[in-house]
Amino acid sequence: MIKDEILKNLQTVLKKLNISDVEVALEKPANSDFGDYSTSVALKLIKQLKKNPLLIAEEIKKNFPKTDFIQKIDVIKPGFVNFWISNVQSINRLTEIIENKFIYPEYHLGKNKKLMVEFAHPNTHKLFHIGHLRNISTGEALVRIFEAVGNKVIRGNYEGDVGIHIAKCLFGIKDSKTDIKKLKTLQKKIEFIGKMYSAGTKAYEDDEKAKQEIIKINRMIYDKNPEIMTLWTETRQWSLEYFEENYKRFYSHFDKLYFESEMHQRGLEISKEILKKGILEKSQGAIVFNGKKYGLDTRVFINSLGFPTYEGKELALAEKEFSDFGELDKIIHTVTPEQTSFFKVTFKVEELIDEKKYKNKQYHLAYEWVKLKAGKMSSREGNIIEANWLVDEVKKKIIEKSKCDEETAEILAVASVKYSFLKNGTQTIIHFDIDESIAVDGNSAPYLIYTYVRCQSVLRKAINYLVDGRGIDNIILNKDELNILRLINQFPEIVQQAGIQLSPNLIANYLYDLAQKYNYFYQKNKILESEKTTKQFRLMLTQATGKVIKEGLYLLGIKTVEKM
RNA sequence: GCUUCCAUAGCUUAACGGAUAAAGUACUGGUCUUCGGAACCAGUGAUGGGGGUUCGAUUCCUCCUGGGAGCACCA
Repeated sequence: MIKDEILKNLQTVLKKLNISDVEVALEKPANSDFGDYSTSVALKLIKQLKKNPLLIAEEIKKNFPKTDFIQKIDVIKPGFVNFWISNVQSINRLTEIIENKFIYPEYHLGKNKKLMVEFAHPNTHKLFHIGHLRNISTGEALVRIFEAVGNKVIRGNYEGDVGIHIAKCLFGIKDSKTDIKKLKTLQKKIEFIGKMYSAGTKAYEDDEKAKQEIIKINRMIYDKNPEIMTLWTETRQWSLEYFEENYKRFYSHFDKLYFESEMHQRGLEISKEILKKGILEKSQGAIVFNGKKYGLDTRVFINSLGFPTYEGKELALAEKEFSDFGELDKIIHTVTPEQTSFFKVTFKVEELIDEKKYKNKQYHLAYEWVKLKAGKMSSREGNIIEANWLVDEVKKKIIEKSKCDEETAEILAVASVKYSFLKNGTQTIIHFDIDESIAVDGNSAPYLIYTYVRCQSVLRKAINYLVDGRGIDNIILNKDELNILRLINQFPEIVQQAGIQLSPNLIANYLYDLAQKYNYFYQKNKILESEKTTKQFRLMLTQATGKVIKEGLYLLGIKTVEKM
């Protein structure tokens, strides 16, 4: 990496000037007039050296070793030192990318180079809504990014298949006396359990007798009572098939599905074991973790009826996740922020159980909600936006707008929706409005894909033209070309940053920037009708832009099309 | 009450402590007899308030105001 080279040289220079104890960082200046990389180290040294920062910067410049990858070094205003990468170096990188060599700097979370991203976690008997879609988009992107920077990544998914919400649904079914054998298509089945869940929820609130019955059903599910198991197993299976369809539609899959129903027994055992060890304690008939001594909340692990809570079951889950795939560096839990307290507590308890095994090995990535502008999404009020429904709506919008074929529209629709989530930071609450939120103009997936398609179209017309970087080292680049070249060179570092910061949106923003710069360049400069060497170089830029867009979108879990 | 997250242009969002705070959208006006107009250009418009740290603060600390979320037997 060129960046590392510059840093290394900078350190050497500082050592030579007898300066230590200062943080050296390289930045990518937002304004391209300030070079490819920039350092403010001279400014940071003002106090230590009691000198004019411009003089310090000049010293650094003077002592910086002559290398072939630096074209020039500038010292600017308060005391920035700006580095300009040589064209030869940049064009080499361009050639690599054209040959499909994406070389990313490595980033690991531990010596095993192996981690699990746990995401999706829908609950059976419920709809897969746009919140799940944001989750799956984020999780899948993180998986691909971590793979790119040199990790083995396991996709984990913890699905809730027990609990009161399911009892409500099953009560609804029993109460409706529907013959479920008559439901033939998966679509019908899913719609049916959705309705039954609403009915059960309503009954739970309005009818005390129904409420007691639901509580009984809930217990029967935990006890694996055969009387309810047939219905539970059947309807659960519907949900699982429905989820699989969703995963497939959104280009994801899982190495391992964990189920809450499987964690019940072991969760109980572990909780009881650690009660003896004094990690948990009895309180008002329940078994709890007293978080006060650690500045955490107190939370229940076994309730007063003797059932493990979500917390209790989490202990069993952690045990399984950390043993199923050998030693992991980290498990990243992609879960909404309301669970922050829950994770702080369970992480602490796990650490107390086995410090070596669990301490600092888990991270709660608190990605935010998708909220409706009109109000909160809640199944009780029946204003849940189903992921499939939304994508279908966007698909219609796309077909109406462009008259493209079904297959293309599907890819563009999925791309639009996923991208509209991913371009935001994970911590941003998305205020969703069906008419405005899924953009197909501006900063949107179709814009990026359009740019990709445009690149491909130009390349198709450039027949009989070998794209090769050799022999054009001395070309003088205009500003438009330089902007693109520079961005393309930055791509691997951006991907690494996205991993370090757990922020797929860095890649999204980068791609948008690249597409904008390319379109601007395209508008102002002729490609196919320019002079030979220029033409060759511009075709290289075009090809590399296309490849980077495609690769970047791949890392975001988004497909491209060749024509649209 | 305690904990935690958030506050940037009319709206939706960007910005590793750095240089002129960046886009989309909306609005106004323009470009092209096209290598794909789902394009490009120009204009209008923003860091909630007060202190502090720093050569430098949207970013870090503190207080205030206003929102979201969590705080024992739900998941």
